[in-house]
Amino acid sequence: MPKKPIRDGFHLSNTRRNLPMNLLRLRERIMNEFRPMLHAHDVTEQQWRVLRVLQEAEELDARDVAERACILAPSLSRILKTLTARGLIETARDSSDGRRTMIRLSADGNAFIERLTPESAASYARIEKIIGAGRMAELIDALAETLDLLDEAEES
Amino acid sequence: MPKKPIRDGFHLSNTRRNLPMNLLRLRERIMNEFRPMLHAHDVTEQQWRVLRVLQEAEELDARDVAERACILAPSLSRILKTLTARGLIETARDSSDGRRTMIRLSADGNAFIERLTPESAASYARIEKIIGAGRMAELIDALAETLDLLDEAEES
DNA sequence: TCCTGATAGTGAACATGTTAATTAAATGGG
DNA sequence: CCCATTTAATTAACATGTTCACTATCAGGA
Repeated sequence: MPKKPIRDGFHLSNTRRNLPMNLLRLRERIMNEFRPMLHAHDVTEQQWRVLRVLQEAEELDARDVAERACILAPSLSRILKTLTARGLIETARDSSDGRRTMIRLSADGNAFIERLTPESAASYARIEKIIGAGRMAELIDALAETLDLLDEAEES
Repeated sequence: MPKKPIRDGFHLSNTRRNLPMNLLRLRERIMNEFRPMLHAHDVTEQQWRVLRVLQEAEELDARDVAERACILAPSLSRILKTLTARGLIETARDSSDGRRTMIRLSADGNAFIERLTPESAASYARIEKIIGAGRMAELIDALAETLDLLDEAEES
């Protein structure tokens, strides 16, 4: 019999078997591999995510950048200010919709990314070697599929 | 032929197929389910993690709390101050090691957790229903195993 | 015992996370 | 055309993340 019955049948899962907690723990372990490199080049995780998302898309409005880089609007406002001051991105008002801000990498921004790419890719490869390329791909797929399920559920 | 050859064979994975990014995205989606509840009871995610970790362990030193709740020492210092002021936890110096701070839930802290448990468990159940219990368990296992791999690699 | 080095915790400084409030611009009726 | 509603973005306020610096305490060896 259970040593300590829980009322109503409700209980909290052990933090070792908790999905958000494990997502956080794994992410922290992995980012520990990248952080020294980013810090050495004086960019934060979030700034790096913004730059990478922009590299993949030529030009995006702030809303899309926030969505893709997983950054909330207020944070993004500050980050864009920093990156603009640093000359890594350029912003302009959308001519057809005065509310939107269009954002793109500057030449310096592109050069910056290219300069960091080898180091970043090497870190990623190091992790992939530890985890195993197959397992890593499976994990990414599982995460993406789960994300899709949650997105679908949200729409209904 | 590739439209834009990458020097040295190094390249960055697309952010849609990037492990840290997907870990972050999924975690955000899931936490969106919990945040309103936590906010309604005036606790942050991190404070809630600290409380839950303490509930599982009777008493812990600050270092263990930080480790288990995935919170850095400086952040934990501030959080412990807040939770103490709120009367949810109690701290004391370790008699055998003057450097350590021992931490435990207060009676109010225990009551607080029990009050939130049904809501938290219900949110978790809602997510589990969307994802599927089986898939969710697999995902948790995959994350835990990957974490173990990284921990082993770090020791060597 | 003294000294060196390692650990636990805190304070500082700046960047970001989070919610609420605000401004500006666009949209959809009536 | 006007107004109430939405939407995009920013600002504010407070909590946390992150690195560095610093203090206090402990552990081990000369």
